[in-house]
Amino acid sequence: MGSDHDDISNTVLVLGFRLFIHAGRERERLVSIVSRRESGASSFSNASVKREREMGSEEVEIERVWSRVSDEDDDGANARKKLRLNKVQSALLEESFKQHSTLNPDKKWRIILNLQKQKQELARKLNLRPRQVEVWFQNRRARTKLKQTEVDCELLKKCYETLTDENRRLQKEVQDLKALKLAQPLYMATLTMCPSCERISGSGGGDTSNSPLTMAPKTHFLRNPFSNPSTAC
DNA sequence: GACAGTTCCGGCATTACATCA
DNA sequence: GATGATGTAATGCCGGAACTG
Repeated sequence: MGSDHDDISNTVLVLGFRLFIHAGRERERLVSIVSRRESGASSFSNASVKREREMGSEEVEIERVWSRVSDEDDDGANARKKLRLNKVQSALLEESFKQHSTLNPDKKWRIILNLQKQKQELARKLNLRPRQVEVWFQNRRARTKLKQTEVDCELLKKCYETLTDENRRLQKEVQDLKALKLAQPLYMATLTMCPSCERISGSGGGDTSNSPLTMAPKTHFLRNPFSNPSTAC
């Protein structure tokens, strides 16, 4: 009774309880640590313990988590206070985001350099908690993606309008053609159709001026698209 | 080498709060 | 001052990657 170990365990248990109420994600981590302490780490892999030691002691970790929780408790009740980043903080985060939209693009690099260095550094500069930096980056990526989606949407809309116009034009062309066919059945016999785009063109040789079937008013249909690269599809 | 367990992080949907018209 | 719209910080959950035994 009253040993250092017990005191620490009790403290950690209290922290664990508060965390259960407030700290969502961090809750899992602290509870894990508490469990580890209570079980003498026997239920955890040596690898985890080893990594923990490399990153820093459990006390340091708990201290870090606790600082977050206590920050959240500054105003007493369980209120979810929402801070507003000031201009300097936003600017620095934006600047950092421009360089890397993710805090640690390369996971191997991250592990080698002892985890979250970048995030910690930013947090320190901005006087924020690392978790806040992390959240800001997540939300920023979401905003970027949303904006890009809006741009893409606009693009598709314009594309749709263009295609609709083209479709309307082609429909009219077909109607004109049908009308022409009814008026001059023989004329159609000399028309050819592009196999890929199904546009109608004049008779094979390109020069239709000598053809007895040439119809001056409908020059659009008489032009042979296959002899003109700019109009061929 | 395959596999299970652990840890961490990013993506995403959602909530909650602050600000403004 | 009340209210709805908007912006965004924060939360919770899930899946994937990396690592270890």
